[in-house]
Amino acid sequence: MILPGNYVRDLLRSAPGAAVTARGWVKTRRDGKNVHFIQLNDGSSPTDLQVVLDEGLVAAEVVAKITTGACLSVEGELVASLGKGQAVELKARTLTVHGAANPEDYPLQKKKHNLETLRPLGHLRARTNTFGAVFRVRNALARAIHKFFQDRGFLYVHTPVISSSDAEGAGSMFQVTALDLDQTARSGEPPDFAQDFFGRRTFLTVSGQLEAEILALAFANVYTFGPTFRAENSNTPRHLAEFYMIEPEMAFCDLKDDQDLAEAFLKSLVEQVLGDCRPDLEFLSKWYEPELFKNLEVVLAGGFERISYTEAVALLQKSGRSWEFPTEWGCDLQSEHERYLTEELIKKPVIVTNYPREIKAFYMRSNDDEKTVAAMDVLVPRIGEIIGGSQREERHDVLLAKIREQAARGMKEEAYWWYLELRRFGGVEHAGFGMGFERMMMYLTGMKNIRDVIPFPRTPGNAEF
RNA sequence: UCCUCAGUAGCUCAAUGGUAGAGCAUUCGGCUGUUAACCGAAGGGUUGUAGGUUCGAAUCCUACCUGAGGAGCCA
Repeated sequence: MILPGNYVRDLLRSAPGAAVTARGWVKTRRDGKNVHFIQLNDGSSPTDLQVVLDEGLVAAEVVAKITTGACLSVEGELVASLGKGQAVELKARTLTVHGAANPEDYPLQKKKHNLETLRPLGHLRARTNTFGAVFRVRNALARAIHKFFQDRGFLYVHTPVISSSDAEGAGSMFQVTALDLDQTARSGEPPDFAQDFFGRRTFLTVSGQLEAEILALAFANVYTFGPTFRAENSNTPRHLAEFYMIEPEMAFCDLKDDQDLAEAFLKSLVEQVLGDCRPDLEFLSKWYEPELFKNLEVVLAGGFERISYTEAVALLQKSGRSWEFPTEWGCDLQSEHERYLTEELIKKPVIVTNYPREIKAFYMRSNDDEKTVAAMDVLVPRIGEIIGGSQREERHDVLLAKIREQAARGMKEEAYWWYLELRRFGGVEHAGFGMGFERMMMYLTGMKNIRDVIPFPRTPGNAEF
């Protein structure tokens, strides 16, 4: 294996004179009269290591196998480069081809491919410069998230992937079953979920929030960071059927604290990734989003704009624009509205709060006006909603009344017995939010399609890799 | 799921009813401490699939498949 200090990233920063072994995959080879140049990369760096191989050092049949995509080990000496473009290069002493990649068949060429062309090549696209940069940012973002919360004393908690709560209509769910569906179909009878593995109907989780509340009422500040599933037939550049979500949940926390945390969170993530991945971001900015750094600096620059839903609607009404969808108090904000607010009118992240209770989930805390709930959405340019959160209803009687209101829509009071009991035993005001990890990735990398910020995207009709 | 657009060589694209082409990639040859290397040549196609219109279809029509963008749902 490659040991610390021996990644291509490390070798590129090493002083000439060291005897080293580099391992990786060939980006391209150029031939001189007496010498071959090999661009080698192990995924650790946006810059390749240039390997210099003297003519005759290895047999011609071996040189012929050093083609784009081939896997090599090269042992030799780091030397100051004679050419431009790199400080050091590796002068090969021995070279081993582990796996050739027949250039007649290998689908990747050394020049630029479309992202759409690469999508069906899920097994190879990670070797490209673009996906190298994107997935290094992904790693740095995950680390930044943990660091932010760990530094604040939050407990990292794990909520179940298999869930029995058919959570408040947060989208269609994937059903999980161990029943023999062929047999069920043949029998002509409806499936008996009492006979299923868990003795009840179960689904893949659409949110760990309700369980996170349990843990927040024991550890005060907690966060989840795990996979989440939506079976919606969504075909957009912003939706996945399987994605990662971060859900902090805080006791002794109201909507104001919730907003403060969300803002500090986004700023910290941008700051950390800018610090950790600048060369990767420069690559992505150059090829995909010239405004990338400008967009990121807007997050750091000043406070986020904070407006109420009521103010937002008023702003939309006096914008002088004709909207495809109505902008009346009580209607949900549409994509076009959110985009106008954050991209055109305010031109920076916006937190919209206190939405009408009818358009928000049952667990959000009712405000004193009885018309709105203590909800917040954080909108950022280009992405739209990146965070959604709320202060939770901690008053047992109010929550129970809301659940009963929704009984007509199929909400079962019994299923929420434990959620209600949390309000009877040591309840306290608490709040939290959810951030889509891949949405944040899109913002940080400038990628326009969410399928290009996750190694193996799950979308309707796509689960190949 | 709805609306719009697209599908031609491995890749990026041209050809608008009349002989399917270019650049890159690939192969071969040449040149060169090269770095999106360069120069020359060659191979490479059932134009997404199935029908239809026409003397003749990549091109027009219908259905389907696949992809992209927009909408809804949301993170």
